[in-house]
Amino acid sequence: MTTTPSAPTAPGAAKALPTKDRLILAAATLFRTRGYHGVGMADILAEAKAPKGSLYHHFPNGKSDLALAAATWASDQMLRLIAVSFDGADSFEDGAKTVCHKLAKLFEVTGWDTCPIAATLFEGPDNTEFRGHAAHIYEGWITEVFDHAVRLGLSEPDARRKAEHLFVVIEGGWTLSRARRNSDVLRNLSSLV
Amino acid sequence: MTTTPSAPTAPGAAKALPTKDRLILAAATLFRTRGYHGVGMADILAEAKAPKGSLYHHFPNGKSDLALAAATWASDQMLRLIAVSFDGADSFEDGAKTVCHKLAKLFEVTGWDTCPIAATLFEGPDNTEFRGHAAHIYEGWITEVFDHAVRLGLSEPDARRKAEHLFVVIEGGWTLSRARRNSDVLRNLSSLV
DNA sequence: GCCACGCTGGACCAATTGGTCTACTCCTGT
DNA sequence: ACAGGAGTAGACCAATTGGTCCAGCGTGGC
Repeated sequence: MTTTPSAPTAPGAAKALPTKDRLILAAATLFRTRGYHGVGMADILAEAKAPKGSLYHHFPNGKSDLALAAATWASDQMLRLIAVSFDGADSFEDGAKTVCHKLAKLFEVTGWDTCPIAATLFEGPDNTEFRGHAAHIYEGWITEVFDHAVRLGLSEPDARRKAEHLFVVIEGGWTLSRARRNSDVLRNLSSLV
Repeated sequence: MTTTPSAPTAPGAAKALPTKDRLILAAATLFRTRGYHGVGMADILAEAKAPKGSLYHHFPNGKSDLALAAATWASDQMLRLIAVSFDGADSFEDGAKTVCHKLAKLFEVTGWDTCPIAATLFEGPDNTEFRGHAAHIYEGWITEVFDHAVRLGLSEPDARRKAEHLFVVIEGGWTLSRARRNSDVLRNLSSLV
């Protein structure tokens, strides 16, 4: 429910960014690693180096607004990753493999703990808005893959099936990689799509 | 950790159970649906109809002890589900399919929201103990499947690969089923193992 | 009978939670 | 020059958090 900061540097939230973006970035980072309820407003404020007044100015509904925005931001990042991976691919398998490799690398670099959406929205207050937003985001990812699959020559039913399958193994791979603290599972996912 | 209550009736926590078991059951149920930080001691106490004194008597380390016990209990339930499914199977695919179907049904009946382990341990305080316990439990599931796979005639490398794959799609299927609030994904998982 | 001990009951506590509110600063348009 | 709104700053608040503590309860052995 906010504009998307255009993929800024990285965690750490350099001061250059406008306050609102720093808040989103900090929230996305913290929610991703500790879950919605695991993060306090104080943590976010500290990480973003912003005062409380600013937060409630930009996000009148407070924590929940921020979570929605953070999830959207994380989703956009994922969509971009998918697009980039499939744009340079000459087969579905090729694209899927690139996605997995990129995710594995990201997992190592940032210490991505789980799917940011699951951590941010599923664990939050289980109102319809959160759940709906999560579902919407997930379908967005699947659709993005689906479109590329069709473009690469797959039949629609095939594309749908494979896109969904890719999503499922990525989500599962995230979990196992996290438990093992090892990106191998994520990286080798491509072999079973 | 603690002893395992022998798979009691169901959520709802009937008063028949001894206090300690009621606490574990309540904790397992609540953590599973709302995540570690999403549940307060007060919620657990209310659900288990137990006073605070009892909780800290049985679980001196409080919430974290309880979470570990709840995770163990949930894991045992899962192990039993795997065992039952594969015991009556005459091929790996058959057993895997049964596991998926049983999980789908469980998902509908209890409103299982995610993997109970992920909800309970990953979202908790990210100390080594929690993470280690989660990893241990997951490997236990995979090993259980692996053993059945070997018994059913698969080569060890094959068995290992397939067991891990089953785990991955189940975890991913849980996530997507939850987002869609629809058990279809979980149920049809078997087709892609 | 009665003691000891596992367990229950709940009052109590400091710390933290998410959120409100108001005073202020700074920039922009006129 | 100055009005006005966007954004910043942080004091403040009620409610909740996880946790402590101890007085009782009931039931087992002796």
